Amino acid sequence: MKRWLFKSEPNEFSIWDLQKCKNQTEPWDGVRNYQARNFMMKECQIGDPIFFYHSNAKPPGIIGIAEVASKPYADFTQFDKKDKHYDPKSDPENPRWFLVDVKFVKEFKNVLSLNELRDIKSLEGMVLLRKGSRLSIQPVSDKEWGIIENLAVSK
DNA sequence: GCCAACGTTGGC
DNA sequence: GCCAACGTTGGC
Repeated sequence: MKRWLFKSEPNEFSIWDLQKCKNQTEPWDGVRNYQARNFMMKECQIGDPIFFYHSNAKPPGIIGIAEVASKPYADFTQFDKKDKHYDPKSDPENPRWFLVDVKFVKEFKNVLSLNELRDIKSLEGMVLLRKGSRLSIQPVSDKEWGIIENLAVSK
């Protein structure tokens, strides 16, 4: 089992939106970055825990927990001409973009802001906190997960 | 709204 | 295969 952090802009799709979805589950569509895609396509397993991160939020930070809820399958938005993630170069016989479904688990009482996370010495080196890091799907180590979860509980 | 950092595209 | 131009992400 691996652990993850998924980023989303709350004005696009927030953890509260996920909570309101049918079965509190929704496809994580729209990822158009190969590294992020590869994580979903090749490494995500059903049941893997996910930190739900709100980017472009006030403040940006980890807001709760979700989990991987499906095997990878082709992202349907790549074939939808009206979708803003439409990709004319993707061949339906050999789709370029994949996704997994994500299920709501819980919301933290308080968001753990990016600033707070940066202040924690033991989280140095976390992908999220690396300079220039903008990967929207990233692995989280067991150690990092533990530190952050404890923080969320104690806050 | 700005802009730094990064990713992608496409001409050569 | 290089790299300039362009597009995107995401904090501030």
